[in-house]
Amino acid sequence: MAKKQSQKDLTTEEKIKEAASKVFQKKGFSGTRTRDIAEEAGLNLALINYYFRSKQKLFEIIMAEKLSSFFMDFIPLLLSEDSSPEEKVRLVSENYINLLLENPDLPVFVMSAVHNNPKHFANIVKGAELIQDAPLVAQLKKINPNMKFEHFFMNLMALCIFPFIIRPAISLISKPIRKNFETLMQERIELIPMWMQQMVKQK
Amino acid sequence: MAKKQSQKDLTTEEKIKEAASKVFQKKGFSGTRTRDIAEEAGLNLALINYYFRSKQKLFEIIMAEKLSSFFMDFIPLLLSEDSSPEEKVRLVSENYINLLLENPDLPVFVMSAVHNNPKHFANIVKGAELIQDAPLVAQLKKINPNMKFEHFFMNLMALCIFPFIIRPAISLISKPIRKNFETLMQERIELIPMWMQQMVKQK
DNA sequence: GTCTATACAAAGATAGAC
DNA sequence: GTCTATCTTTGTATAGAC
Repeated sequence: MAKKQSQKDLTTEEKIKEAASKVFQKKGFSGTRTRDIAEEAGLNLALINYYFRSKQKLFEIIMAEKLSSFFMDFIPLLLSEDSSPEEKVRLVSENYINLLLENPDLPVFVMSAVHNNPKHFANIVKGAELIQDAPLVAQLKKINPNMKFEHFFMNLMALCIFPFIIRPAISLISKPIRKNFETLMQERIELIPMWMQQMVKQK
Repeated sequence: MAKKQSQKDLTTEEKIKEAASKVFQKKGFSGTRTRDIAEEAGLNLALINYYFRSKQKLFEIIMAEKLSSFFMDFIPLLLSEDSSPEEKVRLVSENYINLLLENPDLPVFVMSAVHNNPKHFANIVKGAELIQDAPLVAQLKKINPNMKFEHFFMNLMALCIFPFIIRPAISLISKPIRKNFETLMQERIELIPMWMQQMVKQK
């Protein structure tokens, strides 16, 4: 009944996805050979084509899953009734930045995949519609009736995620600024809620 | 003497770069076949290999150029002595957003290229070092001695660029929010300077 | 020095045996 | 469901015409 199985006792299909996810994230789409995935999974090359129609399809399936959890995870946080806007923003920043610190390549990986195939965003639209009626929107409107919540959400995401996208640059520059990337992001966990609060109050 | 030539009177090398830039932006690196580029340029396939060593090299050269102008263009704006921080931020937002509205795929294109090959950022480091000593930093410190300028620059970039990265999602969602992407970005040209000003004042 | 035609090799996809 | 052998596409290299 349970699809979850212990370590080595995975379906062939799951083994492929596991291996593919690993190799894709390390080498990108074009850098990955289906032969690499087969080897990583300890399986025959042809099985990849048997279970998934093509390298592209396999990639898209993995993307859709990653993307889904990537955006969906924070929707419950925003939907909560009994926390203040400040608390919600703080929760989102903290959870996201910590999640991304553990998977720093995820944003670029996901974003470029989506760019090549926007339909991956299909699931996300539902999430966006949920947010429209979230208590948070009402709470924000109460603080500032002019608040434009589409900018609010976009800015919150931007401030959390964008640094990971330009991380290669930050690492290069981090010598002059004498701070490593992780430290910078830890600071932002504290700073983002404050910035967001200012934004809401304004105008 | 002038390397710039009119329309159809381009060097073979320039024709290839022109065509490649177009096709790469449309189809991404792996989606582009060297044969597509040759066809787009109206040239023989082998010329790509003759002028540039490989598809990869050609891609990197185009990337380096795009990236360079992408980040370098706004450094002079920040270096100016005789404008206020507010004016500088306003100029950067306006110029960038308008530039990107004309090349909306550029950010994802550049970002994923850089992600695959961080050395493309080499030129940018120089720019970052220039910024360290920019009058703007002094101006900001005067307003708020605690201002962390690395966050300031990162936030300014994030607020301008990030929306373009998630543009496919915004387009899907734009039905519920009844605004198209361009309108949203025009609003941001006005809003970003205000948000940034709040950030500087705070703490 | 430029360009055309063609050959070659790597890698994704598939047919068919088991 | 899995594997072997094969086909096809595509990046790369070369030989030779102009």
